[in-house]
Amino acid sequence: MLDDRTDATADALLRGAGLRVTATRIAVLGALRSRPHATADDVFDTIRGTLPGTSMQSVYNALGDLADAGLARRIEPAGHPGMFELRVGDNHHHVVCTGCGRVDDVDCVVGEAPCLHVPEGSGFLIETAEVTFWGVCPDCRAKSEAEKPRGSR
Amino acid sequence: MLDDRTDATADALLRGAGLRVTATRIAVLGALRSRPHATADDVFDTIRGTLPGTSMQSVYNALGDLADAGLARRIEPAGHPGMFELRVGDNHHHVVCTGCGRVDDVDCVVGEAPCLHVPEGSGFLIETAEVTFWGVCPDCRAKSEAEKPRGSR
DNA sequence: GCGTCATTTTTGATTAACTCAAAAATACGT
DNA sequence: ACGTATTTTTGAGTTAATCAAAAATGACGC
Repeated sequence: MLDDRTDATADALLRGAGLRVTATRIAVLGALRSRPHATADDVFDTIRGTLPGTSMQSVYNALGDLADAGLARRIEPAGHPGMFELRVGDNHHHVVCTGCGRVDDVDCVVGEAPCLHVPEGSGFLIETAEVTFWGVCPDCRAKSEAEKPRGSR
Repeated sequence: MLDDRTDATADALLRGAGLRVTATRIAVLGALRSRPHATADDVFDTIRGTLPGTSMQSVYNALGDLADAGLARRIEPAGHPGMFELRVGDNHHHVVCTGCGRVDDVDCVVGEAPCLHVPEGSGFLIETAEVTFWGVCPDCRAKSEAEKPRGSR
């Protein structure tokens, strides 16, 4: 309602991927646009305001369809529920905060993975390499400093 | 029973880590030794023969305790239940078969991660970097070739 | 615009992989 | 051998997700 253009874009995206254009899918795309690493729950919370009758199951369906169609990617950091992002097709990785679970993107040279020498001799036919960094985000660092400000000047 | 030495080793390991020596923990260590990437379920299946009265919960407890004590490490490839390994303290990574879920180790130079330039400017305080390769294991390659031997000469 | 039909959404049940909690059993220092 | 804290057992509860059938909806031809 803010803007027709976003819906128009979503429409074209879906059509282009051979998916039917439905209110749920447009809303889910919108939710992912506003929060680039969202769980199914996050998405549901975001869209239920504008789409009161929707269900968790529909969100799972839509997210699964988007992922299957290549419009979204599912990531699953250990110990966290799956998250979805719209940034696909480039070779990027993630940092996950061990405190709050926040996920940020980490850029990587597109089409190149200089760091990852594929293991040879294992007999595996390697398809992808996935890198996850684990650390503490700025907010959680600030919080932990505030809690125990001894030792740190 | 095959050998006292393994039990003796387990005993020393546990004691050294400040853990009490119990039948469950010794059995779980043994199971992990025989299958280097085992789920809680795998471990349970392995030890129930020698420890008939044991429970899934005990296995979870023992695995959690071992992991907390640094004797085991928990890994969790996306879409798979958690797995445990005894190889700890070195910087190694994993290949996961997209067909059967089999996990193999991928060596990495100890103490060095030449490939992983930690993202800077993000404000995250990076603690670890985790690399997961996804591919098809030799067995699954053979199987898929046998199933559709057209196109492949 | 209207009907048709496959696709999608809804509704509701079910599962896998854990986690939580209280009672019974066990390990270990003394 | 005893006492106590830890561990195991037993059993219930949770989370994140999947499965399935019925109702609703989108896209196409006319």
